[in-house]
Amino acid sequence: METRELRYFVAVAEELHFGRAAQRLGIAQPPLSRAVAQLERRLGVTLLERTSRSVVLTEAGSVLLAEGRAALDAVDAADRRTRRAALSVTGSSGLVLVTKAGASGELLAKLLDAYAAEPGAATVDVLLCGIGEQERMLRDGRADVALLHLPFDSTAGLDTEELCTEGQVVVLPAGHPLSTRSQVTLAEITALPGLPEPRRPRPDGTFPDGPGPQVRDSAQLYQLIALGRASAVLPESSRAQLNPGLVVVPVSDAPAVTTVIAWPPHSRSRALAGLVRTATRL
Amino acid sequence: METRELRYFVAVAEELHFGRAAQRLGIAQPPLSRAVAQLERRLGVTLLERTSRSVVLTEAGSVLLAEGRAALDAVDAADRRTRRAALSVTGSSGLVLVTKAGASGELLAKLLDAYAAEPGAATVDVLLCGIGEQERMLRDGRADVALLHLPFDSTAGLDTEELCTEGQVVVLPAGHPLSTRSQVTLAEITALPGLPEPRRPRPDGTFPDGPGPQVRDSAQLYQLIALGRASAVLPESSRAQLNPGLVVVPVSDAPAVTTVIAWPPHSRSRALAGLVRTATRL
DNA sequence: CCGCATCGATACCCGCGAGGTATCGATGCC
DNA sequence: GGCATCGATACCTCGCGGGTATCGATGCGG
Repeated sequence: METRELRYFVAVAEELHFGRAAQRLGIAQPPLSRAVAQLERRLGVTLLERTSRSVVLTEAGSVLLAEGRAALDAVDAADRRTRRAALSVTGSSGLVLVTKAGASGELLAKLLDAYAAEPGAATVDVLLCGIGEQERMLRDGRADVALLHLPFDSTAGLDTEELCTEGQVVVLPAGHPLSTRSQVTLAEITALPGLPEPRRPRPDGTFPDGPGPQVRDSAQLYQLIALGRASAVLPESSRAQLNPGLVVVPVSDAPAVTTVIAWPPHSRSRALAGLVRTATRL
Repeated sequence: METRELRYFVAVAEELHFGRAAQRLGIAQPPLSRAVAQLERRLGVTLLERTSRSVVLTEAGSVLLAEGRAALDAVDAADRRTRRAALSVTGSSGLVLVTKAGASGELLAKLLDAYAAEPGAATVDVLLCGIGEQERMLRDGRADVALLHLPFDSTAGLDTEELCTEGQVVVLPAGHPLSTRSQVTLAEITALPGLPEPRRPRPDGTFPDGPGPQVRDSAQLYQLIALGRASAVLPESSRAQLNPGLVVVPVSDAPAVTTVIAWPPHSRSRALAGLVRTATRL
C-alpha cells in the first residue's frame, strides 16, 4: 500500500464525494476513482459503497480511514523529524516542545532554564497550540515533546512522566459575590446565574452546543471573565498570570490536575532524554 | 514520501550494503541506488555516507530509520486490519489477542469465557508469542489487543487497563534445600550455587551473555528447573500450570507483577471496547 | 413523464519514472 | 599492479499515474 493511495482514500473517505476529494488533492476525478478502485482490488476489500448519488464507507472502509490517518501521520512525522535532524548540528538536534497556550507557564519557564543550564543541552523551540492539538503535533512530527494536563488531555499512545499535581481554582470577576469566599464547590459555580462555563473548541474546530460564549484562547477567556460574562475553573498555576480585575477562589471538589511531560514512544534521542530527565528532577 | 521509498531506505539502512538490500527487496542494485538518492534529494538531507567500501548512517539517517520503521509498521497495520475487518461479518469483526506463552493462563481463560458470554461478542483468536514481541504485534496490526505484564513488558505507545497485581514466587526443583521454606528473598536466590537465572532472548533474538542456560519458552524452562539446572522467579499465577517435581516458594522482596490489557490507542472498534470492558469487570 | 443536472465510471492518450542491463570509477587487498 | 568489490552512471523500455472526453445512472423540477 503506497502513501499516495492512502492519501487518496482518506480524502475520499472524509469528503464522501469523489469530485470534492479530487479538487482537494489537486488532481482530476477519474484518476482518483481509478486509484481507489485499484486500492480496493489490491486489498481485496470493498471500502466504499457508491451510487451516482451517494458514497458511504463500509465497515472495512472505516477501519482503513482510522488506521490510514495514523499511518499517514507516522509518515509525516518521519519526514519532518528527518529534515529537522539534518539541519540541526550533529548531536545537539533541536527539540520542539508544544503545550497549550496559557498553561503551566511557570513550570515551563523553570524547565527551560534548568535544561539550558545542562551541559550539551539542545535548543528547545516552544510551540503553543490550541486545546487538544498537542497529541496530533507529537504524532505527525511537528513537535517532539509536550506538556499535557490530565485529565483534560489524552496521553494515548505516548510515553509520559508525571511532573506535578495541583488543585483547581475558579476565576471570577473582582467583586463577584463568591469572590470573597475562601473556597467554593463545583455545584455552587454551575448554579451561578449569568456566569456560564465558556465553550472551548473541539479537536475538529467546531464548538459544542449550549449556553456560554465561545472561547479560543486564554486572552479571550480572561477578558470575558473581567466583563462578567463567564467564569472558568482552571489549575492553580493560572494564578501566576492573572489579569488585574480577576480573582481566584479554590474549588474544593474539582479533580486535581496533573501536569505530565509526554513524547512519542519510539523516539530515543539524547536531547529528548536529557530534557525529560531535567523535567523529572524539578 | 512514498512507502516504497521508505522500504528501500530501511532495507539499505539495515543492511548497510546496497547489493544485499537490493537482493532482499527483489530488485536490481542500480534502481535502489537511484531511489535512495532521490529520497535524499527530495528531503534535502544526506541519509548515508557512502564510499565504494562502506555505507554508514548519518544522524538524520538514524532518525529516518527509527521513524520509518514506525511508519511502515503503521501502514502494515492499516493493511492487515482492513483486510481482517472485511472478511469478518459486519459488526462482529474478530479480534486477535496476543500474550506471552505460559503466562496468565487462568486469567486469559476466565476473560475469554466471560467475553464469549456477552451478547454480540466477536470471535477472539489467541496468538501466543515470545517475550517482548507483543508490542510489535500490536503496532503492525497482527494483533488487536494484548495481555502484558509490568514491569517486564513495555506499554509505550499503548492504551492500557490494569487487570490484576500479584506477587512473585521462585520455582525450584522438589527437594531443593530452599523448597521447604515459607518464603525467601531475592538475595538468597541469586546466591544459590549451581542454580543460575536462565537467559531469555532479547527482542532481536539474541541472548545476553552470562552464566545460565538459554531458554526460549516456559516448557524448556520448567524442564531445566526439574533437572536442577536453573531456577526462575515468576508471577504467582504460574503455580496453576506447574509440572510435578517443581515447587514454588513466595519471594518476599520481588516487585509485584501487574497484568494489563493493552491495545493501540487509535483503535475504537465495538468488539475491542467490549472485550476491554469485560476484562476490567473480572 | 420527460428533460436536465449531478456524479461516478469508462475509454483513450500521453509522458514520467520505476526497473532492467551494461558499464564505469573508486578502493581495499593479495 | 592486477583484481575483486561495490556504488554510481548511462541508457533503454514499458507500466502506470494523470489528463480530457464521454458515458450511464439517478434524483429532481416543470
